[in-house]
Amino acid sequence: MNDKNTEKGQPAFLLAQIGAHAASLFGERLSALELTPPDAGILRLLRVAAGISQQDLSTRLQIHPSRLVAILDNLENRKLVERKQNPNDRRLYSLHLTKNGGEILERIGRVAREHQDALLAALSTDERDQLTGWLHRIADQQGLARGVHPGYQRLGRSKSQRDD
Amino acid sequence: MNDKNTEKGQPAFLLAQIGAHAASLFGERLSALELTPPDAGILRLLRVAAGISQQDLSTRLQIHPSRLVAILDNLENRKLVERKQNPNDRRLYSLHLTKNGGEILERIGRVAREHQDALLAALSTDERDQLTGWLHRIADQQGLARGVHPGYQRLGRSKSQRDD
DNA sequence: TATTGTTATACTCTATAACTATA
DNA sequence: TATAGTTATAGAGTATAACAATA
Repeated sequence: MNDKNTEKGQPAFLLAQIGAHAASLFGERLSALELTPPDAGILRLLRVAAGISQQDLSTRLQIHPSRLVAILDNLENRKLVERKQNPNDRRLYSLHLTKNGGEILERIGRVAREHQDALLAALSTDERDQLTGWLHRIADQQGLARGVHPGYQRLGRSKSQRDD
Repeated sequence: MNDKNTEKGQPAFLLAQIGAHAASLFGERLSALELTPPDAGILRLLRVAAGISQQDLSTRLQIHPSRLVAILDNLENRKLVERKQNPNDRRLYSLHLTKNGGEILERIGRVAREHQDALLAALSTDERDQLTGWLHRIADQQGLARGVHPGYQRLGRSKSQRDD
């Protein structure tokens, strides 16, 4: 057996490698807006799903409810998100984007486009389009939900995977 | 402005999403061998760079030296890796794959191929080849080193990115 | 009795820095 | 004095589980 499988090929490894690289670069760009990737995911979801509860947000983005508290406290303190009372059920909050939240979302969009252009600088426009189509097919076949980044979870390793 | 940028397009986000998904799935498959992704990266590197020191390994895979100690302790206890004394400089270890290490590396290769087939099930062979070529071009243009997964680092977020 | 949001606590993981032995 | 490897410690980040309010 030769080294073909390690020296070339390897699209799965490349996808993981480039994906982690892309997430890291986007995180750096976001930090200029003092935002984290989960912050951006929440703001983006609230634009199209205004009024949802923290519980709902938690399940949609796969972020633990207790973690959401601190994240939303921060976004609310910065007047990007508002917690309104739900008149139908006073246990639930109704989460909304503020005006500032909408504005920063546009800045996030600009940052995302710049990030994307830099990341895909090696490809032509046509190639990017075709790549995008294939990535969508992979994502759909793998059952990945639109707009839900697994990195939002940040789960630790299980005990069986420890090094000691 | 319409929703085009969030509802379609988005290859950068898809790359990050699919990449994290791929890394997660591969990690699950590796756990059946009681290995972590960094373990696999180390074993793979030691096949082509036998005899290197821990310091060298540390810089090549971007794993912190103090973290390497526990990882290598584990691999050595399991007889997958051997620390030999370097006769030229007794401060350095000379790291080598054992026979068992070579065998498990072949099992890792099989696992990686199964993983790759499952991940890219949506694409034809020709499409996979073309995708691979583009990913290589992106990786090269972005300056990513072959076989070095950024996920090996597992850096925490900087203080400026905290949620509190 | 169940559920939402919150808080306190414990746990896991990592880097920092001190330490030893060699050079 | 500098470097390789090791260890101890402290820090950051997370989930778990108990909690109060409401249904």
